[in-house]
Order: sequence, then structure tokens, then C-alpha cells
Amino acid sequence: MNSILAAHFRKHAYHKSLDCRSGSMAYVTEVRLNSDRGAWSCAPPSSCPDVDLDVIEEYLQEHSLEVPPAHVPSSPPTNMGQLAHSYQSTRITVNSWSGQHPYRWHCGSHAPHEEYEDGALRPEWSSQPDKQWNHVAYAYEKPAYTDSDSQSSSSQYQEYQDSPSPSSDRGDRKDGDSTPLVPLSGKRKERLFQFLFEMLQTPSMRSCIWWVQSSAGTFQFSSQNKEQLAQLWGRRKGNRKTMTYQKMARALRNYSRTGEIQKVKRKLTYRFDEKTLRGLQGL
DNA sequence: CTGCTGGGGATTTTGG
DNA sequence: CCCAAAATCCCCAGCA
Repeated sequence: MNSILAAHFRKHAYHKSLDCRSGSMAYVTEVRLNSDRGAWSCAPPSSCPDVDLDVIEEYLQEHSLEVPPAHVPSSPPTNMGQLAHSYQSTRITVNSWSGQHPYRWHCGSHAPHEEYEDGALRPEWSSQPDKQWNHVAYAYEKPAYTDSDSQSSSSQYQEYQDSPSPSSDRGDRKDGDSTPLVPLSGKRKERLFQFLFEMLQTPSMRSCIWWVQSSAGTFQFSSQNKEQLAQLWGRRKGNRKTMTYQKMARALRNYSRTGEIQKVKRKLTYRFDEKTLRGLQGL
């Protein structure tokens, strides 16, 4: 899988690099937000942005939908440092999600260990690329690059972490839990939350969207690149008009009614319902 | 005041 | 064509 992905991106690296210039400005902004951590060491600050819609889209189409299973050849291509790194992280994500810790949903309220895996998963262009496996204790520290809202962080999490599971009350959805998660007949259009989940599993999209706390299902959009993500969504849907974050967020808010995704107090942050999460993991 | 976010009613699109 | 669900449009409010 690694090689495939790497190859794909490599394949596009050339002619796509042209676009980088146009797209790079957005990065510059975001990069500077990370300066205090020396961050982005593994990210593409000036190099070809990972948010190239064409490439991403193409890649996603080719290997669509199937989130890479937990098995991956041990050594990622060395020349694709950044990519390999991020992909590896993703692998971790997938790993930890593939039902290995299902119980967490139930005992999580006060379990402090949740933070750990999160630390490893966050788009932590953190200190050292090779430290990714470490269980950083500052897990709750918000990502350095979340612009100004950084001051709010740890305290908030506790709030929504132990919020009563919404699952029980809203079992009224006509389809219960089986539905939205699994494409009924395989025909149904991809849903927004499925798309988002997919993006969250895609290393190259980490400048647009990332897990804040994967164990809790919380994820966050980049204020810099959220529009690009939205556009990608629009393309995926085949819309004539370009999708915007605003519209996408509206759809997200609709999910809070039905429970698939809920808004979290934190800026640009949402949370997958556990049921939704489980369903997505099982896809 | 302005830009960014978030909220939600109204309307359109989509699938059965 | 009807219906329900999902998506989209559009306007407004709160906040830094």
C-alpha cells in the first residue's frame, strides 16, 4: 500500500508541482502558525502541497473507500520521508481503531490513557518525526497551529468527553445503527461524514483536517484549508457550484440532529458519534 | 466595523 | 408522482 500511494504521488509530483505555487500561499500562513514548535518538519511547507485537489481526488478514486487495513509492510519508502511518515501515522490510527479498543467507548469518561494514542495521531508535526510512536504526555495540548483559539484546550475536552452517550436517546432513527454507516445497497451516495472520515485517514489531507482526539472521534478543520476540503467534497459529489466550508458546515450541523456528528465547543471542531465511528471503522 | 464561525429556516436534490 | 432524507442556499447572530 505504501508503495502504491507513494508511487501515485510521485507520479504526480512533476506536473503537479506547477500548481504548488498557486496553492502554496495558504501554506505559508499555516506554517508560520507552527513556528514555535519547529513544526512542519515533516510537512510540506514550501514543497508541493498535499492539498492538490486533483491529485487527492485521483488518488482517492483509485484506492477509494477502503481504508487501508491494519497490515502494512514494515518499511515505508525512504525517499518519501514526509509521506511515509504521515502514512505511518495513519496506519496507527487505523490500527487503534480497528476494534482493538472498542471498550473505550464505555469506560472512557475518566480514563486518562485515552490521551496517549491521540498524541500519536494528531497532526503533530511535532518535535521529531521519529518520535511519532512516543506517547506524548501533552496530548491535550492543542495543536500548535490552531490559530488563535489555542488558549482553550484541555479543560474543554473533559466536557465533551464524558457527555452522556447520545446513542441511547436517538435510537429513533428509522434505521437504528445499522444504516447510515453501511452503504445499504452499495448504491447510496457517499455521505458527508463518510467522506470526512476518509479524509481523516488520508495523510495528504492532514493540512485540511485532522484528528484532535481520535479516541473520542473529535476532528478539526484547518481554518486555512477548510475551503479546499469543502471543494473536494463538492467535486466528489459532482456539484456544479463549488462547495464551501459554510455549506459543508451546515450539512455537518444537520448531522448533529441525527447524531452522526456533533459540534464541539472548540473552533472548527466536530465529533463523530460513537456509533458512526464504529460503523465507519467497519467499512 | 470586519471577518470568521456557528445556527437554523427554507428550498432543492436525491433515492426508494 | 409521492415521500422522506440529505444536501444546499441564504441570512442572521456572537465574538475577537
